[in-house]
Amino acid sequence: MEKGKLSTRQQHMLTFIRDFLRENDYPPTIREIGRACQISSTSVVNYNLNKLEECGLINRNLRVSRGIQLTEATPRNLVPIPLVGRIFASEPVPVPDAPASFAPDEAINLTRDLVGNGADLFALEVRGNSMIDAMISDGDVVVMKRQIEARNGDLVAVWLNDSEETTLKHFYLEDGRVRLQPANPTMQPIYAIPANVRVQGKVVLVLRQMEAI
Amino acid sequence: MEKGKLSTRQQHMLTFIRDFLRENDYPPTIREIGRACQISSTSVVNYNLNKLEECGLINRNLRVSRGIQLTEATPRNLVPIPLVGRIFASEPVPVPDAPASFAPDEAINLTRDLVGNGADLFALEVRGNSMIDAMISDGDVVVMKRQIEARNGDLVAVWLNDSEETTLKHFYLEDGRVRLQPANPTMQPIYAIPANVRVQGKVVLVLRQMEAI
DNA sequence: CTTGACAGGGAACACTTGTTCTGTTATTAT
DNA sequence: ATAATAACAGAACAAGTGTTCCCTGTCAAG
Repeated sequence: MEKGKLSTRQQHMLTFIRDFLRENDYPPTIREIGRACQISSTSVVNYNLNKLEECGLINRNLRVSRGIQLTEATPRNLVPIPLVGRIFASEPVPVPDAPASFAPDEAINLTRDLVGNGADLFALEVRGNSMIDAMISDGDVVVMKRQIEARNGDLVAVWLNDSEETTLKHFYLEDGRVRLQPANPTMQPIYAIPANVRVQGKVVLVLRQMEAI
Repeated sequence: MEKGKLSTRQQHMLTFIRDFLRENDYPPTIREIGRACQISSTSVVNYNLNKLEECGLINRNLRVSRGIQLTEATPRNLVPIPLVGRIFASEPVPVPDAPASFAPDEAINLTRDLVGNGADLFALEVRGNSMIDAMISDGDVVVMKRQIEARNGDLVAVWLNDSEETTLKHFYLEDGRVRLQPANPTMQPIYAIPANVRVQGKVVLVLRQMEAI
C-alpha cells in the first residue's frame, strides 16, 4: 500500500490516536479507537491499524495492550539542552565542563531536527545589547556547541585576550590572521592575530522569544 | 506522605517508568514494573503506585491498563506549527485563513513552554535582508500569531499601503499616529497614519538556525 | 505485651484487551 | 456472470491486566 492512500477512516483513526496520545500520554486501546471512529468491530480496527503500520505511520507491539507508537514526532526527538548561564560582552563564556549532567529545572527542550543529537550543546541567555552587530539582542537565547576550533564561516563566540571581551562573530582565518565578521552585513569586520582569539564555541541556533503570547 | 520521602523502591519504580516511557512511548503495566523492580507481588506495585500518586508524582487512571501518567514535564508538550510560506518585504504576509489544517510535512515542532498552546500560530521563513533593522536576517523563521490589532510595544508584521511593503516593527499608537520602531535601537522609527498600516500578525518567536551542526 | 500503622507477599477474581475465526458486502477484474 | 479482493461486522477465545482479599513480618507507641 502506498503512503498517500489513506481512507478517511484511517485518517480519522490516526488523528484520534494523535489526540488521545496528547490528552492521556498513553495510546488508546483497539476498542477505544473503535468507539471514537464509529467502528463496531475490533477486528476492523485491527485491520486498519495493520494498514497504518504498512504505510509506516505507526509501529505496533503485538500482543501488548495499547502497543501503538506513532512514528512521527515522538518525544524521543526532544533534546534537553542545559541553560548554563548568561553571556556578557565583558566576561568569558561560561562553558560547561561536565558533559551535560541532567538539570531539568534549567533546560530548554528542542526537537532533534533543529539541533541534532544535542551532544556538547549548551544554551546561554544573552545579556545586554553588545551582540547587536551579530543580530542578537538582549534576552535572546543562543544554543552553542562546545568546541575550541572553528571553521571558516562559523558563527562563534570568541574571547579576545587584549580587549578582554566576549563577542559573537563569523570566523575567518585568512593568510595568518583572523577576520571576525559581524553577522550584520552593514557593519565592519575586525581583525586579530590568532593568539589573541580564543574560540569558546560555535553558535548552532538563536532563539528569541517575545514576552507575552 | 511528604514529597521528599521516597523509598528506594519507589524511586526505582519512578525511574523505571520514566525510562520505559522514553523507550516505548507508552507506560508500563503493573507486572512490568514489578518485574523490573524485583517486586513479586502486583499488590505491592499497586501499593507503591498509590504512594507515588499521593506525592503528586504520577497520575493514575484507575481500571485502565497502563493508566499511568508522569506529572513532571513530559516531552509530550510538542506543538506543531505550520510553516505556511515565506515572507518578503515586497509582498503581504501569507496569513493562513484555515485554522491550522494539518500539514505534517511542513511544520515546525516547538515545546509548549516556548509557544503556549499554539492557537492561531503559524511560521514564516524570512527571505532577504530587508528585516535586518528588526534584527531578523535571511533564513530566519518567525513564528507569528494571527491578529489584526496590536498593543503598544508588540513586534508586529505590518503591510504599508502606500509603500506597498511588509515590515516587522514594534508598534506604538500615540496621539493619532502610528510609530513603527525598529528593534535595533540604533535605527530610526518611521511614522504613519493608522489608515496606512495593516497589522498582519504579531511575532511570537524568532528562530535562527545555523546551517551545519 | 498488645496494638496499630506500615511495607510487603501471594493468590484469586473480574474485567480489559489483542487476536482470530467465520461470515457479509461492495468493488473490480476476468 | 463469475471470481477475486478489499473492507467490514460480529462473536468467541486466550492472554493480559488492575483490583481485592487475606496473610506475614517489622517497628514504634501505648
